[in-house]
Amino acid sequence: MNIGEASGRSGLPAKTIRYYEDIGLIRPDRSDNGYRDYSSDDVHKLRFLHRSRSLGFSVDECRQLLALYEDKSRASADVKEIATSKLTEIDRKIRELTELRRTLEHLVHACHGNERPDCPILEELSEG
Amino acid sequence: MNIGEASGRSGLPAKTIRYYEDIGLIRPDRSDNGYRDYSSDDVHKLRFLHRSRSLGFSVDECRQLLALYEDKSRASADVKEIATSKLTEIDRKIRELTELRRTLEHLVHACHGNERPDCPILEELSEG
DNA sequence: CTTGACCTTCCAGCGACGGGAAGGTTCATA
DNA sequence: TATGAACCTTCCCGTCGCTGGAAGGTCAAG
Repeated sequence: MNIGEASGRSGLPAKTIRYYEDIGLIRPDRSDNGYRDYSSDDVHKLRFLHRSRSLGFSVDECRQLLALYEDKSRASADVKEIATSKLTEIDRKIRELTELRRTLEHLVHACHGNERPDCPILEELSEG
Repeated sequence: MNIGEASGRSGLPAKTIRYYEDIGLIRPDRSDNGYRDYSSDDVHKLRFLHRSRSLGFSVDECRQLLALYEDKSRASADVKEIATSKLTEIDRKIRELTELRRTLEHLVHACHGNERPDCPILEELSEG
């Protein structure tokens, strides 16, 4: 099938699919007219990539996951390790954002938000 | 003072300070030798930028905040609006990450993480 | 007089695409 | 059969917020 259909079936934009080919993630056949020709297995991998990306894995992590996926003799521990370290990373991000949120909410709360120029937010940014 | 000292006092790398000048955020004087020459007011603004950035504001939002900071007749409501919309955005990010975290944790929990090849994580990525 | 720590400009790259130009292919319709 | 739309191709540039490095100028100390 052409890239448009592969895009429709995988949920990935055609641009992204071409990009994934550029960086060596997936290599479809070519038809005689030069068009990319995707098999249903290719689409399967594209969906795998789509899902992995949306779960927060970097493209490089997706590359590892895909390699493990294709390696029928892999140990599940190898996959779990990647996922676990991703989980730790997500936890860290959530903590950082929560801390940031607290500070910002404190500032927003302190600011009158009226027509007068005095503003605790700017004061804090200026002095903090 | 030279850029090195401004860097030390503001906490921003010299590279970043030059970049901020490139994009028109802050324009220091120049000494006769062509070196940038920062006033203590400049350093104040650099610290303002540093703090705003670390609070999650984009460079463009920082530009707005800095303009408001320098406009002595601004209304605090204008600042509050920027901060509030940032807060909303942060909330959204936290929600997304939390959702993602839940899914990922579920997967990690389901995976044995042993030497055998069967792996619920890959299965889910493949089918989800 | 040299060394080393500064400073300058410019150019390139990161991640993960997206936009758009310029052109080839295919298919349906007038 | 012509033509126009809807595909497809490659290529290059732009995004955001820096960061690294090369090539070279300046300055203070020994």
